[in-house]
Amino acid sequence: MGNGEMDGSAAGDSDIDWNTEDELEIENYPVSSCSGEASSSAGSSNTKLFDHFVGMGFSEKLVSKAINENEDGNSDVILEALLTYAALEDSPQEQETETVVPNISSSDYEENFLDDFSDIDSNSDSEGIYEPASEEEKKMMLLAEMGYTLDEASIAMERCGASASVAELSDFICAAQMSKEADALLPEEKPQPKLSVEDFQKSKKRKHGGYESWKRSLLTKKPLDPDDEPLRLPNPMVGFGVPTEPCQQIHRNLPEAAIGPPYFYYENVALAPKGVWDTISRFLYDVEPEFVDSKYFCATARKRGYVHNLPIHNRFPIRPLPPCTISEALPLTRKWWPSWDTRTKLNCLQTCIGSAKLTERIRKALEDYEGEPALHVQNYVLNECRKWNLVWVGRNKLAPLEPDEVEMLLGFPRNHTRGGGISRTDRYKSLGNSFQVDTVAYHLSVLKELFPGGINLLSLFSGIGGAEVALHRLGIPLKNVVSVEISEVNRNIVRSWWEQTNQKGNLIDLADIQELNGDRLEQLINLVGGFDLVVGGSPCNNLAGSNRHHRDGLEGKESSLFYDYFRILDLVKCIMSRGI
DNA sequence: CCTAACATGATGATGACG
DNA sequence: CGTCATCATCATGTTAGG
Repeated sequence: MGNGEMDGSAAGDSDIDWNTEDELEIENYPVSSCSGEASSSAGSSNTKLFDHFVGMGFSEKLVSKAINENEDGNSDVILEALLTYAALEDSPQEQETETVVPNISSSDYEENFLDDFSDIDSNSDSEGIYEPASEEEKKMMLLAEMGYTLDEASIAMERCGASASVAELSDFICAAQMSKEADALLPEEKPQPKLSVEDFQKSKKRKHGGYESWKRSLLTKKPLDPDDEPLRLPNPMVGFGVPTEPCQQIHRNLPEAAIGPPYFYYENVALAPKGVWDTISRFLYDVEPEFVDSKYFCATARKRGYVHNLPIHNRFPIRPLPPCTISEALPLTRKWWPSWDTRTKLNCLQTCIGSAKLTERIRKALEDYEGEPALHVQNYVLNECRKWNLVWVGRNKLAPLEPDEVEMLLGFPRNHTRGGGISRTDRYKSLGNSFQVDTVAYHLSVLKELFPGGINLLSLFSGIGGAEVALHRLGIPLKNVVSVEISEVNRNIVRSWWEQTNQKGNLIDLADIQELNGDRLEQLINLVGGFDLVVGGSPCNNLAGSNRHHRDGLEGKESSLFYDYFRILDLVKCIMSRGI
């Protein structure tokens, strides 16, 4: 029950009523259900799973194969395997039971997701590859795609009835999470953790009307509602304000459904294909994205969109302020910088760098001239310079940035990504995929006075820890950090930074975001006492303009992981809205 | 010799803006 | 309609290590 005016005029200490900083020490906190239900009854759980998948229409053969080969996997992993098998066995041979597989790939997520609930007839199946499954199966698949476990989904189906909408089902699961949470904390009051429609009704009353109506609108609105103005990028791209240009707007009204806890902060490339940011915004509680170019914070451009529910008044940058021009950031280039190269800022730092061959070609082209080169040569050189972020390192000599220069430009400590078995290529890649620390820190700075005792952070797609570094440099203590990052190289970088900066808190790192289901999240929330901030920048490679091959939009293979950010954020919201 | 890891070079399209 | 920017992928060559 937030008070709806989180951006009120006062400085904030008494202004928020949902700060969870009342210190819950880990030592004192009951670590419930750690070794209990999850691992104890593996046998019965397997039979249950078996029946469950067979009930969904998969053949017994496939199901047992999938379960055996994924013994330690959860139901989502097994479902994934089943879908793979079914796809491979598409050739009709040994399917005794007619296995109707609703082949909802993640790339079809949104269409199906929305088609299913829009009032218009689903004239879908333009491809006509798969037969439409039964309504029940279809809902089941959608819930699975939304990230709920099949256990959760089937219980919800049982209790709510087959005619329940997916919106209702999803809310029921949320209610179940909350109810479970209550049981864990108050075992004497509710000895039977039975899920009932009653729980659902109760939770509904507890919840904000704003959340309910938002969820409804999410489920019924079409992807590109012609009534809505498509999002426009601001020019200049300064978001809700940057340190140099004094803040125009000091107040904004967040949709009620967006108000925390927890605070959340989501990031991705600003120049995504059409409609992507509309979708992202719609899923993240209709919060208007803040588009910011990091060129207002440092010597390199970085056009990014940020969706967050943070206050936007009293922001401050980290000190010392970083160099803001190329010549300040890279003084040694000053001597060789020709007057006709008028760049003062670098373009976006990417994951690849210019080749040696290219700089050689440029050198030869320039050597034909004594003084200023011809205009067409200048244009050619400048073009390549802008494309590859080349800098002048000698007479007629251009060079790509060194990894440690990229580190510095992005606001990371020197050698942050260096050593420990990390290749040069990996460094460029990890850095290119990272936050610009000063920019993110400016947005997160408002947390300092809200959480003087430090924060618990859930960091999804952490990369090399841009958010962690930002918070640390702001002087915000990190109490517990749960970090999810697929790349081992990156996890090592964050771990080693954590140790080298003598962090007092705990760093828990996970590799696979799929592992973070409702149960695991509940465990973690119990363990740390709730998350104050959920940050994440989900993969952009299917959105980025540089991608020649697979710029598939938000439904692309990697970029669709955005939906996992939403799933987890929504789960955290649900679990924590029950109160701690 | 083989393999795996690494480095290099070639490869447009989309969308905003003026 | 031109100018500009853009958290990249793929095939192939090269090197290090067994």
